[in-house]
Amino acid sequence: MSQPERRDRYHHGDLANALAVAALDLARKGGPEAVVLREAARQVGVSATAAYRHFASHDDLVETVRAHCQVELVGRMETQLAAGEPESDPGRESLRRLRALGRGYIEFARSEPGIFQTAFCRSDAAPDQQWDALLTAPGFVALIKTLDEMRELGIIDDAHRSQAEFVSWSMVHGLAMLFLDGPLGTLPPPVADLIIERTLDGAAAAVMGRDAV
Amino acid sequence: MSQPERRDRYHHGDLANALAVAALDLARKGGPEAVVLREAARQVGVSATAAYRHFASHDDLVETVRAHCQVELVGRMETQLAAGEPESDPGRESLRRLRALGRGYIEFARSEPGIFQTAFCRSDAAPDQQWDALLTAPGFVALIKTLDEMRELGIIDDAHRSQAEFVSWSMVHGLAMLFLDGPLGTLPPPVADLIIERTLDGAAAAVMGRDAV
DNA sequence: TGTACATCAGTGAACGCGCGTTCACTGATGTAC
DNA sequence: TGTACATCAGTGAACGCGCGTTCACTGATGTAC
Repeated sequence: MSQPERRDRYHHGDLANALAVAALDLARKGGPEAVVLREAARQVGVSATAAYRHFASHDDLVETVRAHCQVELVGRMETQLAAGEPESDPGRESLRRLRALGRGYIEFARSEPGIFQTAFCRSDAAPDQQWDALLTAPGFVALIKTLDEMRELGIIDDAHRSQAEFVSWSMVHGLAMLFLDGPLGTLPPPVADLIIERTLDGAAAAVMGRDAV
Repeated sequence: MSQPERRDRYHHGDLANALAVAALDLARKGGPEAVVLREAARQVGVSATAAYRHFASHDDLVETVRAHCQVELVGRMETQLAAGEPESDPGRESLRRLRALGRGYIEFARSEPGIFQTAFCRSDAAPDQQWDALLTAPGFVALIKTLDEMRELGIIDDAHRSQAEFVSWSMVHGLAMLFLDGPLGTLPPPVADLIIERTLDGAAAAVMGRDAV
């Protein structure tokens, strides 16, 4: 029994993936600095050298992990998007989606700080390509689409639409960072929740140039 | 001549300060991870051991550097505050100051990325005390004061005043982070400047619940 | 004013650590004939 | 269907690196009498 579990199989069969999963788990527990090639190999039960059959370098492994982290983040945004009850009014619905995306973003940062930080850590990869996957990911596409819809509905005008994806993104990103590395980390949950709601209000107001409602 | 420059002085006289300055310079050039005790000692021309006469540990040195970084950041905010022409209308003046503080914050992050990142890097210090100095620093006091003024002037109401310092701070902080570690780092300057202005607009709108003007 | 001595503020060598990476290797697998 | 052999996917030992930190030490300074 349990042949696939036995470690006597010399050829692992799926080592690249197993190492990526282990490394992702390290990121989850300790952020980008915890992604240590030797430790990932250790957890899989394989020599550190074996990793070099599947990853060119430590940087290569980190880059793989980062991609996974970005996917996880976007997944949470989509989950929040799908979780709420759609509004019948198109304007209210687009606003609901804007908030849901932001809420998912912040919620993810707070519940998975290690993954979130790894998704945005510095790297030596070509900066041009480093973010392509993220910016074309469903979560961010949904943000852009929502803003475009708001523009079409006349909720926001051309001037406010300009760069609105970065303005709104900055806002939730900053709050996430202040929770993780900044002075907001020690706030009691009710206050934190209030700040989150106020920030989502503010992001909507920033994009629209006026309060929602 | 040049007796104070000669290295034959066995007792340095101001080694604690010299090490702090060297370490701050390391942070300036390479961020928090570049703050290496041995390197700071090297730059001062002293053995690594000597540092332990003045700092309990590497962490202690980093904490000192962080405090300096926070002071530099706040200094830039105040500079921006003083740089602009005051408006005669109190409402417009408070808005001008809100924008100036934000502009100083973002400008500092972009011109001194290493210092900015060190000001907000993780540390093992007691989280309660870690941010006290920052939150009571003139720059942040100015932010709170400005928001209070806007409240008194009736530009913002009680509901919007609540947590407004964190809402507005998050916004500029997030933009700063996306410039440094995120996908905004490679943007051409004109686009970056536009995003900055739109973000300052947005922060004001978020706080006020409506566009300025 | 001189001198004895405690204390201060440095020195250089060394330790242990864990990392990324390389090396020569070997057992397992797949393919040609 | 068997066999020879190339290739694949691992192994374990070792290297060099730079770090924070400790150790026993020593030269310089300041103070009491």
